[in-house]
Amino acid sequence: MKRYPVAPTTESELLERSHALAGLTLGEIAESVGICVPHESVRAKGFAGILLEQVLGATATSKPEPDFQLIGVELKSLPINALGKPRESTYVCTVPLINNHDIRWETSTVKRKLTRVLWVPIVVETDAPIADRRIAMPLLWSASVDEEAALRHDWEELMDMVVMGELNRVSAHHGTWLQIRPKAADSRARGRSTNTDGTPGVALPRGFYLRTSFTSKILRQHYALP
DNA sequence: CATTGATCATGT
DNA sequence: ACATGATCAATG
Repeated sequence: MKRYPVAPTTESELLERSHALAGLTLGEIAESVGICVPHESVRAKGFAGILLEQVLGATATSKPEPDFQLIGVELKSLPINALGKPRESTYVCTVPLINNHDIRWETSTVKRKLTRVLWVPIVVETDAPIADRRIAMPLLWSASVDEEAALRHDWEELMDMVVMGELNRVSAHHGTWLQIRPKAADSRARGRSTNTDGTPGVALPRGFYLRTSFTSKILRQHYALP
């Protein structure tokens, strides 16, 4: 294992680097770059994703842009069970709660992030040490025409409600593939929002998430899983 | 047991 | 406060 401090300049370079990780455990990868793996899983949320960013040379850390800015590719780690089924939904980006009247799907952060994604599946066994989680075969992916249309439909439906100031009526039940859920330190967190009458207000920050049914479909299509 | 709502860590 | 990286844990 080698660390790549330099951002990949082509997709194939990124794919090559990611393929070199397949079969390795998080412990092995972390050791190769001199990082300690957390022992408590509750304290390890996000650990795998950040480790992969480091090792693969991502540059857009903590920015509302694809991780690999140079080539427009978003990196997503994807926890799966032994059968290849995703265990969790996938966070995409924050939901804009203010100045959102003019936004369109074409220029949305959701679309920019999901245009090109490097999925890195990680086999997560319950009650096994985090260091033992093993990288499966990464997949460089784009939404098909149908998939993008479906995502766009969800996004427009959800954002229509948000723009109308009906955020309080939006729950994780809405959306076929894309959903809106809380994205905050805790349920008391508040950020700026816009009320129904257009006046400034505050609300619990939200994020867009991809349902496991969507990511599961991706893996089934590309890897011929049950 | 799948899903929703809550939560943890870190950088700007 | 807001953005990133996500997973936990209560609930139906």
